[in-house]
Amino acid sequence: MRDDSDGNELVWDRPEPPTRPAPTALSRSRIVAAAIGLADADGMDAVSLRKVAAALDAGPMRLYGYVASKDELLDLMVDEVYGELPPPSEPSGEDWRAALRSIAHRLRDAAHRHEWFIDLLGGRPHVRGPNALAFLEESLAALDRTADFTDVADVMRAVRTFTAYVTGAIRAEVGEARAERATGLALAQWQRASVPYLRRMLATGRYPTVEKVITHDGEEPDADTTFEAGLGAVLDGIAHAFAR
Amino acid sequence: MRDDSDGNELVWDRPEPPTRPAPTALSRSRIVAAAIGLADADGMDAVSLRKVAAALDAGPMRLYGYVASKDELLDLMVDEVYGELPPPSEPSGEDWRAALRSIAHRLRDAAHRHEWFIDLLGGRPHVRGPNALAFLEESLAALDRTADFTDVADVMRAVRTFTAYVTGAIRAEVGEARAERATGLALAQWQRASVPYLRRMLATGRYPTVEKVITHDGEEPDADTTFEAGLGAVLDGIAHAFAR
DNA sequence: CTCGGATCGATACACTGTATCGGAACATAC
DNA sequence: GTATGTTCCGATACAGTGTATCGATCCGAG
Repeated sequence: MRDDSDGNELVWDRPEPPTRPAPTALSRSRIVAAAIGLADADGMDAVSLRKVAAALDAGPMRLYGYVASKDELLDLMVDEVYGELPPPSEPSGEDWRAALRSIAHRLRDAAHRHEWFIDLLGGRPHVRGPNALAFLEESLAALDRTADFTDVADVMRAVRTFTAYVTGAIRAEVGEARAERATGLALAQWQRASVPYLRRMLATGRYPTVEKVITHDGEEPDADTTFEAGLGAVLDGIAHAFAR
Repeated sequence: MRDDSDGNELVWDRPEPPTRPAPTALSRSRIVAAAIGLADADGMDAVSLRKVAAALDAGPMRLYGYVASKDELLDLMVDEVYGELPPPSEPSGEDWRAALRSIAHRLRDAAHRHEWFIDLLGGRPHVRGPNALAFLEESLAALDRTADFTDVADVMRAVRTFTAYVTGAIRAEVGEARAERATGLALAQWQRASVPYLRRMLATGRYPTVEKVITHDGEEPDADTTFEAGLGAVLDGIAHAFAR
């Protein structure tokens, strides 16, 4: 038995096996890339060890040489997406709001490119890979380097609040996008109360405010501006509550 | 073929089958209750149609008379939790912050009682059952009835922002709780950088701010006050951005 | 009492993640 | 070059999943 006395060993603790002259050269990153490809194309349900292996012309068990379990593969996928995020465009110095805005948008863009990403984020015990750590570092540093934030505890609180909003909002967006795609009905159509179930519910009179909001006219703001509006509000709140 | 021309039929569209003199009387709510019991006790992985059925002394296929698919069962579980939420303690009138705070805490309490709840929230196409609708109604009404909010579009924006934060924060909390339970390490121990993986990462020097935050001393605020602090900030932001 | 139609649930199927372990492929020793 | 020791690959197997199918069964109508 190998020394696995550290019960909390992480993926990133183990080296890849040496690239021996295998049938076809495999690697952790090729496996992760294949898995991401499948997830992007056909959703998370399409990511099974068998399918990932098949995409690499390998038997299912081949993968266990590089990855200890499916959960570990999922962790690696998440960290890979963090790694894809473009670096901050320019050191934004004292303007922490601009920095956080940039961070939020880069994460959101990635989450839209990989819709499964947001599902995996909070679900598993959430171990922080190197790229996720780098992402956290960027968020923390954006505040810590400014004169507005002098207490590290406040920096932490601010980043937690920020992250909670961003992930929550992205999740809601992605959920709505999926619902639209699944039902074929844009939210606008729900709004006109054309869905029989919803109409019947509203007819009970138990949801007057929902009805009012849903049937009010005025063009729907798109997802971008909705996200932006909420983000602005949250940054305002953070400024008031935690800064200076 | 029955009339299912409405391709978007929901669970709540179909009546329960009449309670015929079956071996043991089954019902949608008994099934949902059993599923929730399993999920609470042993996590979401323990919720399989076979196990739920077994808990009710029935064969797996019995359930399909009451529920069209497992996904539908999950939808019903979610709505059931919404239904468990205690009603607002008192009509809080003009004080929308108090109302939203109350809503947030009731949801958070429920999510802690049923840790699986938050996982299911954003995942599926997220169809709104009667109880979820009632919850949405309460949130919207809390703002709409005040003088601070005159534009329904602002009410909508405010509620979306609020919900995004609350769900995101709960998800983060639950994820941390799970991680603690899985690794046996409280966050405090991570903070002392006692985990070898983390220590090695920090030793690279690439995460100076993370290191600073993690190793600073000062007692950890508990989850309650962290949630509350973030919530306060977000409500502040909402007041500034969308109210009056 | 007989028959027709509805309904229930045992069986079956395709698929999942992963433990096991026979055998092949490699490195070493002579 | 051969024999031996060792490692590691991956085919097979297993227990579990969600659900389609359809024969057996039971109920009510005539």
